[in-house]
Amino acid sequence: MKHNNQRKLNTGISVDCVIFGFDLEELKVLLIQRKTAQKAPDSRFSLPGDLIYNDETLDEAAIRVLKELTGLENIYLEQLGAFSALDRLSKIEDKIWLESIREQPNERVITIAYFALVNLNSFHPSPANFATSASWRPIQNVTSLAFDHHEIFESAHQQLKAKLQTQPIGFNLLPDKFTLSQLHKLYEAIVGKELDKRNFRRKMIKLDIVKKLEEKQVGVPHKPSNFYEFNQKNYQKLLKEGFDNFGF
Amino acid sequence: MKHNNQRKLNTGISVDCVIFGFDLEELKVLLIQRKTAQKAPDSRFSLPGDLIYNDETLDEAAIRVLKELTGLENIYLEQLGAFSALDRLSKIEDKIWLESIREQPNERVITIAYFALVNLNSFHPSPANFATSASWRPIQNVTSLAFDHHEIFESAHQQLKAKLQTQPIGFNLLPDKFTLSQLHKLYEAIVGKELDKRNFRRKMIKLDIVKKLEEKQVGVPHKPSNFYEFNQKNYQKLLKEGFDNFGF
DNA sequence: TAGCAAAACGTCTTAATGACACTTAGTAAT
DNA sequence: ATTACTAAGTGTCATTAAGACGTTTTGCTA
Repeated sequence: MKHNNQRKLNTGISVDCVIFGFDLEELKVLLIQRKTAQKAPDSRFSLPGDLIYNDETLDEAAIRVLKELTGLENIYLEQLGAFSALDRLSKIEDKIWLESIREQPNERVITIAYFALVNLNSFHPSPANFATSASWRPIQNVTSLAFDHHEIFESAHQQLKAKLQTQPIGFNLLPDKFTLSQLHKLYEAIVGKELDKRNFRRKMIKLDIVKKLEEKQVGVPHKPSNFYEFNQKNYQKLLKEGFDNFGF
Repeated sequence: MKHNNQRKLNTGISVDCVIFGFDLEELKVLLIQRKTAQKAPDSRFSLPGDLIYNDETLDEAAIRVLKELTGLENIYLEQLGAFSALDRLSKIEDKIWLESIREQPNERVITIAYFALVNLNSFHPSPANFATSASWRPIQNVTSLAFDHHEIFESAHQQLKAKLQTQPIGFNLLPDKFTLSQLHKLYEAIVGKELDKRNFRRKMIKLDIVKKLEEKQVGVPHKPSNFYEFNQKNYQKLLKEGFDNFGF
């Protein structure tokens, strides 16, 4: 990553981002891969993150990390919380790696985790940073990660699940035009269980946060699905009112 | 506060606690008062907090602050999030005060906020630290606070409201034995609106998180209220199942 | 033109919510 | 002792939401 030399790093505080994406089939996370090969099967993957600068807020730092890595801006981003275990950087494999990238590899760093939701289809990896070192991994395949990143990832996944029950944030993972089947599949992927198709549709339509478009799928070898778009206006209204009953 | 000289402070990270209490009438917050008198009507109040040590986690730091201030342990405590605005310590009145308590008053500090729920009745202020400098303030009276503490307070209040909708955390604010009227009053105080008495009772009883005791109020000039206790076991079960429908 | 595959659609039963008013148990005052 | 006062405690009905379940439709393909 390109660091501006004028700016002063805060060597005790970092941000890490759990970036979720949905490819209309599976829920995925964006992980970066260490340059040096490691023996442990999955520990070479980690969440994208960076130390913060002293002239930026945590939100700004997270936005910067996201931009540098994916080239995306204006994506859904929310603070998850701070992680401060004393041994969070002290796994032996991690230390070796840290020594190659940090000036003070033994300094204590607490990290503030963020979770982000991106629409995988509107996503064009920025070749320089991304293609070589980062990749989308199905969430089922995420077992162990570097540092305390697995704990952070699990915490993010849980929060995503919980939040979906009360707020329609799932739309951030879909393209502007989508079918109800895709939305359905997304919800099933996140909550991790089957949801009745008809009841799901009824609920979404009653909540009035989707608008039916005069456009259908073409070229599919079955009855084409209607496209819908997200109803921003009603969503905002629901956000304010708190919509208690959004559960399944 | 007594600082052990052996330990090394992390001068860039602090914790601040929003401690809620309920005196069976009103919802209150524990605020500390600066030693030096200030002209601004309320800005002399701030949230209890402290820089962290490098050999403690954030949770441990928050527990320490709480213990030092209130003498209480084992109270409900949850991380709220990190606050990192660049100007969060730069109000002029705050700077003067900071200079009197910090070695590097101009260093950037990000703070991790916690919110805590305590039962005001089982609360015995530790005379040394508490009585002189801290006091319970009704939440309506909390207008401006030092630093960015008002923002933190509001965020905590909002989270308390939101969380109450989906988890019965309110019990942490009540004594072991309480009446349904007290519980009712507490909920009204937190969500800030009237709740129908009968519907409220029905819901609590159906959720099966309260257990009726064979004990009544005595000495009240009206029909005495029955005491209840919190049903830990069912609460844990509900926590796991996620209990979608806890709204009003 | 027959077959295929996923989309679209409705009903019924059960459970939860919200609105609403009177009776009861104890204290305090006369 | 009777009366008055105060907050506690209780039930029903109408409306709305949830959960379970199978058949028809549309467009493509062979």
